Amino acid sequence: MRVTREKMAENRRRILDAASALFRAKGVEAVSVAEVMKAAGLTHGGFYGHFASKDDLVAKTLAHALVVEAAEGLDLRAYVSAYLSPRHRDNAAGGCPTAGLAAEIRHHTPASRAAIADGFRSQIDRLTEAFPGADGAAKRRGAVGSWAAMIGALILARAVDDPALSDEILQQTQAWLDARIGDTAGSTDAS
Amino acid sequence: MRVTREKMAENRRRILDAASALFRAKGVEAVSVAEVMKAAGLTHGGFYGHFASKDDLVAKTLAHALVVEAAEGLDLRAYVSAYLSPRHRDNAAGGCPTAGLAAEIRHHTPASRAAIADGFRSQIDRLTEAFPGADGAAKRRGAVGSWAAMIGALILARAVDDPALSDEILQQTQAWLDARIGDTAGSTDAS
DNA sequence: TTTCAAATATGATCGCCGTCATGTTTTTGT
DNA sequence: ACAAAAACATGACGGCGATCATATTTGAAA
Repeated sequence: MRVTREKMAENRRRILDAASALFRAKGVEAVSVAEVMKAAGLTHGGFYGHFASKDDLVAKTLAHALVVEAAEGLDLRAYVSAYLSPRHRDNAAGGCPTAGLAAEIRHHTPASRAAIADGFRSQIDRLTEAFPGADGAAKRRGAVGSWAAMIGALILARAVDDPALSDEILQQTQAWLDARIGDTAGSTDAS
Repeated sequence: MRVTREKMAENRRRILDAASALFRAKGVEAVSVAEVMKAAGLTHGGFYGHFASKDDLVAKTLAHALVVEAAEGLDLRAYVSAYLSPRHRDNAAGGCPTAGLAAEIRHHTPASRAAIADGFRSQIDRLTEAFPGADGAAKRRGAVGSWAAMIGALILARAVDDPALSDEILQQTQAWLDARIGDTAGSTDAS
Protein backbone atom coordinates (compact mmCIF):
# COMPACT_ATOMS: atom_id res chain seq x y z
CA MET A 1 0.00 0.00 0.00
CA ARG A 2 2.24 2.69 -1.31
CA VAL A 3 1.54 6.38 -0.74
CA THR A 4 2.39 9.68 -2.36
CA ARG A 5 5.68 11.43 -1.61
CA GLU A 6 3.58 14.22 -0.21
CA LYS A 7 1.50 11.88 1.91
CA MET A 8 4.63 10.25 3.18
CA ALA A 9 6.08 13.58 4.23
CA GLU A 10 2.84 14.35 5.98
CA ASN A 11 2.92 11.00 7.71
CA ARG A 12 6.40 11.70 8.95
CA ARG A 13 5.23 15.01 10.33
CA ARG A 14 2.28 13.33 12.01
CA ILE A 15 4.61 10.81 13.63
CA LEU A 16 6.87 13.55 14.93
CA ASP A 17 3.95 15.60 16.21
CA ALA A 18 2.38 12.60 17.90
CA ALA A 19 5.70 11.61 19.44
CA SER A 20 6.30 15.14 20.60
CA ALA A 21 2.98 15.36 22.39
CA LEU A 22 3.10 11.84 23.82
CA PHE A 23 6.68 12.13 25.02
CA ARG A 24 5.91 15.38 26.78
CA ALA A 25 2.73 14.02 28.30
CA LYS A 26 3.94 10.63 29.51
CA GLY A 27 7.70 10.59 29.22
CA VAL A 28 9.76 8.90 26.53
CA GLU A 29 10.10 5.52 28.20
CA ALA A 30 6.42 5.24 28.96
CA VAL A 31 5.46 5.63 25.31
CA SER A 32 5.78 2.71 22.91
CA VAL A 33 6.57 2.95 19.24
CA ALA A 34 3.23 1.33 18.46
CA GLU A 35 1.45 3.95 20.53
CA VAL A 36 3.11 6.76 18.63
CA MET A 37 2.23 5.22 15.29
CA LYS A 38 -1.35 4.67 16.32
CA ALA A 39 -1.65 8.30 17.44
CA ALA A 40 -0.31 9.27 14.02
CA GLY A 41 -3.00 7.18 12.35
CA LEU A 42 -0.67 4.38 11.23
CA THR A 43 0.42 0.96 12.40
CA HIS A 44 3.72 0.02 13.94
CA GLY A 45 5.01 -1.67 10.82
CA GLY A 46 5.92 1.37 8.84
CA PHE A 47 7.88 2.93 11.61
CA TYR A 48 11.29 1.65 10.57
CA GLY A 49 10.78 3.06 7.13
CA HIS A 50 10.89 6.51 8.69
CA PHE A 51 13.33 6.13 11.56
CA ALA A 52 16.22 3.84 12.33
CA SER A 53 15.16 3.16 15.90
CA LYS A 54 13.20 4.58 18.78
CA ASP A 55 16.30 6.44 19.90
CA ASP A 56 16.48 7.98 16.47
CA LEU A 57 12.85 9.05 16.78
CA VAL A 58 13.61 10.72 20.08
CA ALA A 59 16.46 12.71 18.59
CA LYS A 60 14.43 13.72 15.54
CA THR A 61 11.47 14.62 17.72
CA LEU A 62 13.61 16.89 19.82
CA ALA A 63 14.99 18.67 16.79
CA HIS A 64 11.44 18.97 15.49
CA ALA A 65 9.93 20.25 18.73
CA LEU A 66 12.68 22.63 19.71
CA VAL A 67 12.56 24.88 16.71
CA VAL A 68 12.15 28.31 18.18
CA GLU A 69 10.38 31.03 16.24
CA ALA A 70 12.40 34.23 16.26
CA ALA A 71 10.52 36.61 18.52
CA GLU A 72 11.10 40.24 17.73
CA GLY A 73 10.09 42.43 20.62
CA LEU A 74 9.12 39.61 22.95
CA ASP A 75 7.16 40.80 25.98
CA LEU A 76 9.18 39.08 28.65
CA ARG A 77 6.76 39.73 31.47
CA ALA A 78 3.85 38.26 29.56
CA TYR A 79 5.99 35.33 28.46
CA VAL A 80 6.97 34.49 32.02
CA SER A 81 3.41 34.88 33.20
CA ALA A 82 2.10 32.47 30.61
CA TYR A 83 4.99 30.07 31.15
CA LEU A 84 4.41 29.87 34.87
CA SER A 85 0.64 29.69 34.64
CA PRO A 86 -1.40 26.74 35.98
CA ARG A 87 -2.67 26.33 32.45
CA HIS A 88 0.81 25.60 31.16
CA ARG A 89 1.58 23.37 34.11
CA ASP A 90 -1.52 21.31 33.39
CA ASN A 91 -0.87 21.09 29.67
CA ALA A 92 2.41 19.26 29.42
CA ALA A 93 1.46 17.59 26.13
CA GLY A 94 1.19 20.96 24.42
CA GLY A 95 3.71 22.81 26.52
CA CYS A 96 7.39 23.57 26.61
CA PRO A 97 9.39 20.54 25.42
CA THR A 98 12.40 21.59 27.42
CA ALA A 99 10.54 21.48 30.71
CA GLY A 100 8.92 18.22 29.73
CA LEU A 101 11.90 16.36 28.36
CA ALA A 102 15.21 17.91 29.40
CA ALA A 103 15.59 15.82 32.53
CA GLU A 104 15.07 12.56 30.68
CA ILE A 105 17.44 13.39 27.88
CA ARG A 106 20.34 13.09 30.25
CA HIS A 107 19.95 9.33 29.90
CA HIS A 108 19.67 9.28 26.15
CA THR A 109 21.94 9.05 23.13
CA PRO A 110 24.51 11.66 22.12
CA ALA A 111 22.34 12.56 19.14
CA SER A 112 19.46 13.50 21.42
CA ARG A 113 21.70 15.42 23.75
CA ALA A 114 23.18 17.32 20.84
CA ALA A 115 19.72 18.14 19.52
CA ILE A 116 18.63 19.51 22.84
CA ALA A 117 21.83 21.52 23.16
CA ASP A 118 21.03 23.22 19.87
CA GLY A 119 17.58 24.07 21.09
CA PHE A 120 19.03 25.46 24.30
CA ARG A 121 21.37 27.75 22.43
CA SER A 122 18.54 29.19 20.36
CA GLN A 123 16.38 29.67 23.40
CA ILE A 124 19.12 31.38 25.36
CA ASP A 125 19.83 33.69 22.44
CA ARG A 126 16.20 34.58 22.11
CA LEU A 127 15.81 35.34 25.79
CA THR A 128 19.05 37.29 25.85
CA GLU A 129 17.68 39.69 23.25
CA ALA A 130 14.54 40.25 25.25
CA PHE A 131 16.19 40.59 28.64
CA PRO A 132 16.84 44.05 30.03
CA GLY A 133 20.37 44.89 31.07
CA ALA A 134 23.20 47.34 30.87
CA ASP A 135 25.41 45.28 28.57
CA GLY A 136 25.27 42.06 26.62
CA ALA A 137 26.86 40.08 29.41
CA ALA A 138 24.29 41.22 31.93
CA LYS A 139 21.47 40.46 29.54
CA ARG A 140 22.75 36.97 28.88
CA ARG A 141 23.29 36.31 32.56
CA GLY A 142 19.76 37.38 33.32
CA ALA A 143 18.42 35.32 30.44
CA VAL A 144 20.11 32.11 31.57
CA GLY A 145 19.29 32.65 35.23
CA SER A 146 15.63 33.39 34.75
CA TRP A 147 15.27 30.68 32.13
CA ALA A 148 16.64 28.17 34.62
CA ALA A 149 14.18 29.43 37.21
CA MET A 150 11.28 29.05 34.81
CA ILE A 151 12.22 25.52 33.83
CA GLY A 152 12.88 24.54 37.42
CA ALA A 153 9.66 26.01 38.75
CA LEU A 154 7.55 24.30 36.12
CA ILE A 155 9.19 20.94 36.77
CA LEU A 156 8.77 21.28 40.52
CA ALA A 157 5.18 22.44 40.22
CA ARG A 158 4.37 19.46 38.03
CA ALA A 159 6.01 16.95 40.33
CA VAL A 160 3.92 17.87 43.32
CA ASP A 161 0.51 16.45 44.14
CA ASP A 162 -0.65 19.24 46.44
CA PRO A 163 -2.28 21.99 44.32
CA ALA A 164 -1.61 24.67 46.92
CA LEU A 165 2.11 23.96 47.01
CA SER A 166 2.22 23.67 43.23
CA ASP A 167 0.49 27.00 42.79
CA GLU A 168 2.76 28.63 45.32
CA ILE A 169 5.89 27.50 43.50
CA LEU A 170 4.59 29.03 40.28
CA GLN A 171 3.43 32.26 41.86
CA GLN A 172 6.49 32.89 44.01
CA THR A 173 8.82 32.25 41.12
CA GLN A 174 6.83 34.54 38.88
CA ALA A 175 6.75 37.33 41.46
CA TRP A 176 10.46 36.96 42.05
CA LEU A 177 11.25 37.01 38.34
CA ASP A 178 8.99 39.97 37.76
CA ALA A 179 11.02 41.98 40.23
CA ARG A 180 14.27 40.92 38.55
CA ILE A 181 13.00 41.69 35.08
CA GLY A 182 11.88 45.11 36.23
CA ASP A 183 15.38 45.88 37.49
CA THR A 184 16.26 47.75 34.33
CA ALA A 185 12.87 47.99 32.74
CA GLY A 186 12.28 49.73 29.46
CA SER A 187 15.66 49.16 27.89
CA THR A 188 15.18 49.18 24.17
CA ASP A 189 18.72 49.51 22.86
CA ALA A 190 20.72 46.48 21.92
CA SER A 191 24.48 46.18 22.15
CA MET B 1 17.70 -18.50 55.13
CA ARG B 2 16.37 -16.35 57.86
CA VAL B 3 18.40 -13.44 59.33
CA THR B 4 18.41 -11.30 62.43
CA ARG B 5 15.87 -8.52 62.97
CA GLU B 6 18.83 -6.20 62.97
CA LYS B 7 20.28 -7.63 59.80
CA MET B 8 16.92 -7.32 58.13
CA ALA B 9 16.66 -3.66 59.05
CA GLU B 10 20.13 -3.13 57.68
CA ASN B 11 19.17 -4.91 54.48
CA ARG B 12 16.20 -2.64 54.08
CA ARG B 13 18.44 0.36 54.51
CA ARG B 14 20.88 -1.02 51.95
CA ILE B 15 18.06 -1.51 49.48
CA LEU B 16 16.88 2.06 49.95
CA ASP B 17 20.39 3.46 49.64
CA ALA B 18 21.09 1.41 46.54
CA ALA B 19 17.78 2.42 45.00
CA SER B 20 18.40 6.04 45.84
CA ALA B 21 21.77 6.10 44.12
CA LEU B 22 20.70 4.03 41.13
CA PHE B 23 17.52 5.97 40.54
CA ARG B 24 19.40 9.24 40.62
CA ALA B 25 22.13 7.93 38.35
CA LYS B 26 20.04 6.18 35.70
CA GLY B 27 16.44 7.16 36.25
CA VAL B 28 13.74 5.08 37.87
CA GLU B 29 12.53 3.31 34.77
CA ALA B 30 15.99 2.32 33.66
CA VAL B 31 16.72 0.50 36.90
CA SER B 32 15.31 -2.97 37.50
CA VAL B 33 14.30 -4.38 40.85
CA ALA B 34 16.90 -7.12 40.43
CA GLU B 35 19.58 -4.50 39.82
CA VAL B 36 18.69 -2.69 43.02
CA MET B 37 18.76 -5.89 45.04
CA LYS B 38 22.07 -6.92 43.56
CA ALA B 39 23.55 -3.54 44.43
CA ALA B 40 22.27 -4.07 47.95
CA GLY B 41 24.02 -7.45 48.10
CA LEU B 42 20.87 -9.55 47.82
CA THR B 43 18.89 -11.37 45.17
CA HIS B 44 15.64 -10.32 43.64
CA GLY B 45 13.55 -12.85 45.55
CA GLY B 46 13.49 -11.12 48.87
CA PHE B 47 12.34 -7.85 47.45
CA TYR B 48 8.65 -8.34 47.97
CA GLY B 49 9.23 -9.13 51.60
CA HIS B 50 10.35 -5.55 52.03
CA PHE B 51 8.18 -3.62 49.60
CA ALA B 52 4.80 -4.18 48.03
CA SER B 53 5.93 -3.23 44.53
CA LYS B 54 8.47 -1.23 42.62
CA ASP B 55 6.20 1.78 42.86
CA ASP B 56 6.20 1.34 46.60
CA LEU B 57 9.98 1.23 46.57
CA VAL B 58 10.06 4.48 44.66
CA ALA B 59 7.85 6.22 47.19
CA LYS B 60 9.83 4.85 50.14
CA THR B 61 13.10 5.77 48.48
CA LEU B 62 11.95 9.34 47.99
CA ALA B 63 10.93 9.66 51.62
CA HIS B 64 14.27 8.14 52.59
CA ALA B 65 16.36 10.35 50.33
CA LEU B 66 14.57 13.62 50.89
CA VAL B 67 15.12 13.90 54.62
CA VAL B 68 16.69 17.29 55.00
CA GLU B 69 19.02 17.99 57.88
CA ALA B 70 18.09 21.19 59.65
CA ALA B 71 20.82 23.66 58.74
CA GLU B 72 21.31 26.43 61.28
CA GLY B 73 23.19 29.32 59.82
CA LEU B 74 23.44 27.92 56.32
CA ASP B 75 25.92 29.80 54.12
CA LEU B 76 23.70 30.36 51.13
CA ARG B 77 26.44 31.57 48.83
CA ALA B 78 28.57 28.51 49.50
CA TYR B 79 25.57 26.26 49.16
CA VAL B 80 24.67 27.67 45.77
CA SER B 81 28.28 27.48 44.64
CA ALA B 82 28.56 23.81 45.55
CA TYR B 83 25.13 23.04 44.12
CA LEU B 84 25.93 24.58 40.76
CA SER B 85 29.44 23.15 40.55
CA PRO B 86 30.57 20.82 37.75
CA ARG B 87 31.35 18.33 40.48
CA HIS B 88 27.72 18.14 41.53
CA ARG B 89 26.57 18.06 37.93
CA ASP B 90 28.80 15.09 37.26
CA ASN B 91 27.81 13.23 40.41
CA ALA B 92 24.11 12.64 39.98
CA ALA B 93 24.22 9.36 41.89
CA GLY B 94 25.37 11.12 45.03
CA GLY B 95 23.74 14.45 44.37
CA CYS B 96 20.47 16.23 45.00
CA PRO B 97 17.55 13.81 44.68
CA THR B 98 15.19 16.58 43.71
CA ALA B 99 17.20 17.59 40.68
CA GLY B 100 17.66 13.95 39.75
CA LEU B 101 14.13 12.68 40.24
CA ALA B 102 11.58 15.48 40.40
CA ALA B 103 10.86 15.49 36.70
CA GLU B 104 10.19 11.77 36.61
CA ILE B 105 7.95 11.75 39.63
CA ARG B 106 5.30 13.60 37.68
CA HIS B 107 4.51 10.26 36.05
CA HIS B 108 4.43 8.25 39.23
CA THR B 109 1.94 7.25 41.89
CA PRO B 110 0.21 9.64 44.32
CA ALA B 111 2.29 8.19 47.14
CA SER B 112 5.51 9.21 45.41
CA ARG B 113 4.16 12.63 44.57
CA ALA B 114 3.09 13.15 48.15
CA ALA B 115 6.52 12.07 49.41
CA ILE B 116 8.27 14.51 47.14
CA ALA B 117 5.88 17.30 48.15
CA ASP B 118 6.87 16.76 51.78
CA GLY B 119 10.50 17.00 50.85
CA PHE B 120 9.84 20.19 48.92
CA ARG B 121 8.15 21.83 51.87
CA SER B 122 11.10 21.08 54.12
CA GLN B 123 13.56 22.33 51.56
CA ILE B 124 11.66 25.55 50.97
CA ASP B 125 11.43 26.17 54.70
CA ARG B 126 15.13 25.60 55.12
CA LEU B 127 16.03 27.95 52.30
CA THR B 128 13.58 30.57 53.51
CA GLU B 129 15.38 30.77 56.83
CA ALA B 130 18.69 31.27 55.10
CA PHE B 131 17.52 33.74 52.50
CA PRO B 132 18.07 37.46 53.10
CA GLY B 133 15.10 39.75 52.91
CA ALA B 134 13.12 42.49 54.56
CA ASP B 135 10.22 40.34 55.69
CA GLY B 136 9.20 36.71 55.75
CA ALA B 137 7.32 37.00 52.49
CA ALA B 138 10.33 38.40 50.67
CA LYS B 139 12.56 35.71 52.11
CA ARG B 140 10.24 32.94 51.05
CA ARG B 141 9.82 34.44 47.59
CA GLY B 142 13.55 34.59 47.18
CA ALA B 143 13.95 31.07 48.50
CA VAL B 144 11.47 29.55 46.07
CA GLY B 145 12.73 31.57 43.13
CA SER B 146 16.38 30.81 43.60
CA TRP B 147 15.67 27.20 44.47
CA ALA B 148 13.79 26.83 41.18
CA ALA B 149 16.73 28.40 39.37
CA MET B 150 19.18 26.00 41.01
CA ILE B 151 17.11 22.92 40.16
CA GLY B 152 16.50 24.14 36.64
CA ALA B 153 20.10 25.01 35.95
CA LEU B 154 21.35 21.65 37.18
CA ILE B 155 18.83 19.77 35.09
CA LEU B 156 19.65 21.80 31.99
CA ALA B 157 23.39 21.48 32.52
CA ARG B 158 23.05 17.72 32.83
CA ALA B 159 20.93 17.35 29.74
CA VAL B 160 23.45 18.94 27.47
CA ASP B 161 26.31 17.19 25.73
CA ASP B 162 28.45 20.23 25.06
CA PRO B 163 30.66 20.88 28.11
CA ALA B 164 31.08 24.56 27.28
CA LEU B 165 27.35 25.17 27.16
CA SER B 166 26.82 23.10 30.27
CA ASP B 167 29.46 25.04 32.19
CA GLU B 168 28.01 28.30 31.03
CA ILE B 169 24.55 27.45 32.28
CA LEU B 170 25.96 26.67 35.71
CA GLN B 171 28.18 29.73 35.86
CA GLN B 172 25.67 32.25 34.60
CA THR B 173 23.03 31.01 36.96
CA GLN B 174 25.42 31.10 39.86
CA ALA B 175 26.56 34.63 39.03
CA TRP B 176 23.00 35.77 38.65
CA LEU B 177 21.92 34.20 41.94
CA ASP B 178 24.94 35.60 43.73
CA ALA B 179 23.83 39.10 42.78
CA ARG B 180 20.28 38.40 44.00
CA ILE B 181 21.43 36.89 47.26
CA GLY B 182 23.62 39.88 47.87
CA ASP B 183 20.66 42.22 47.42
CA THR B 184 20.02 42.48 51.13
CA ALA B 185 23.16 40.88 52.46
CA GLY B 186 23.84 40.58 56.15
CA SER B 187 20.26 40.54 57.33
CA THR B 188 20.24 38.72 60.64
CA ASP B 189 16.84 39.54 62.06
CA ALA B 190 13.91 37.27 61.49
CA SER B 191 10.29 38.32 61.42
C1' DT C 1 15.30 -27.88 72.58
C1' DT C 2 11.76 -28.00 69.55
C1' DT C 3 8.70 -25.96 66.58
C1' DC C 4 7.03 -22.35 63.60
C1' DA C 5 7.36 -18.89 60.73
C1' DA C 6 10.25 -15.27 58.97
C1' DA C 7 13.85 -13.84 55.60
C1' DT C 8 15.96 -14.81 51.62
C1' DA C 9 17.37 -17.76 47.40
C1' DT C 10 16.17 -20.01 43.17
C1' DG C 11 13.42 -20.60 39.48
C1' DA C 12 9.23 -19.83 36.71
C1' DT C 13 5.54 -17.05 34.54
C1' DC C 14 3.50 -13.58 31.88
C1' DG C 15 3.07 -9.53 29.43
C1' DC C 16 5.11 -5.73 27.06
C1' DC C 17 7.94 -3.68 23.65
C1' DG C 18 11.59 -2.94 20.17
C1' DT C 19 12.69 -4.87 16.02
C1' DC C 20 12.47 -7.71 11.97
C1' DA C 21 10.21 -10.67 8.14
C1' DT C 22 6.95 -10.86 4.84
C1' DG C 23 2.79 -9.63 2.16
C1' DT C 24 0.02 -6.14 -0.41
C1' DT C 25 -0.97 -2.17 -2.74
C1' DT C 26 0.03 1.65 -5.71
C1' DT C 27 3.06 5.60 -6.94
C1' DT C 28 6.62 6.65 -10.12
C1' DG C 29 10.07 6.49 -13.76
C1' DT C 30 10.42 4.73 -18.32
C1' DA D 1 0.94 0.92 -19.85
C1' DC D 2 4.70 -1.80 -17.35
C1' DA D 3 7.80 -2.94 -14.23
C1' DA D 4 10.14 -2.07 -10.06
C1' DA D 5 10.19 -0.75 -5.65
C1' DA D 6 8.51 2.28 -2.20
C1' DA D 7 5.34 2.76 1.68
C1' DC D 8 2.69 0.69 4.80
C1' DA D 9 0.02 -3.43 7.09
C1' DT D 10 0.12 -7.82 9.45
C1' DG D 11 2.30 -10.97 12.09
C1' DA D 12 6.20 -13.03 14.50
C1' DC D 13 10.35 -13.19 17.46
C1' DG D 14 13.26 -12.48 21.35
C1' DG D 15 14.59 -10.27 25.42
C1' DC D 16 13.77 -7.96 29.51
C1' DG D 17 11.59 -7.13 33.73
C1' DA D 18 7.91 -7.10 37.39
C1' DT D 19 5.82 -10.37 40.04
C1' DC D 20 4.83 -14.84 42.02
C1' DA D 21 5.72 -19.90 43.58
C1' DT D 22 8.38 -22.76 46.03
C1' DA D 23 12.46 -24.33 48.60
C1' DT D 24 15.79 -23.62 52.28
C1' DT D 25 17.79 -21.95 56.16
C1' DT D 26 17.57 -20.29 60.74
C1' DG D 27 16.21 -16.75 64.24
C1' DA D 28 12.93 -16.63 67.89
C1' DA D 29 9.22 -17.77 70.96
C1' DA D 30 7.44 -21.66 73.79
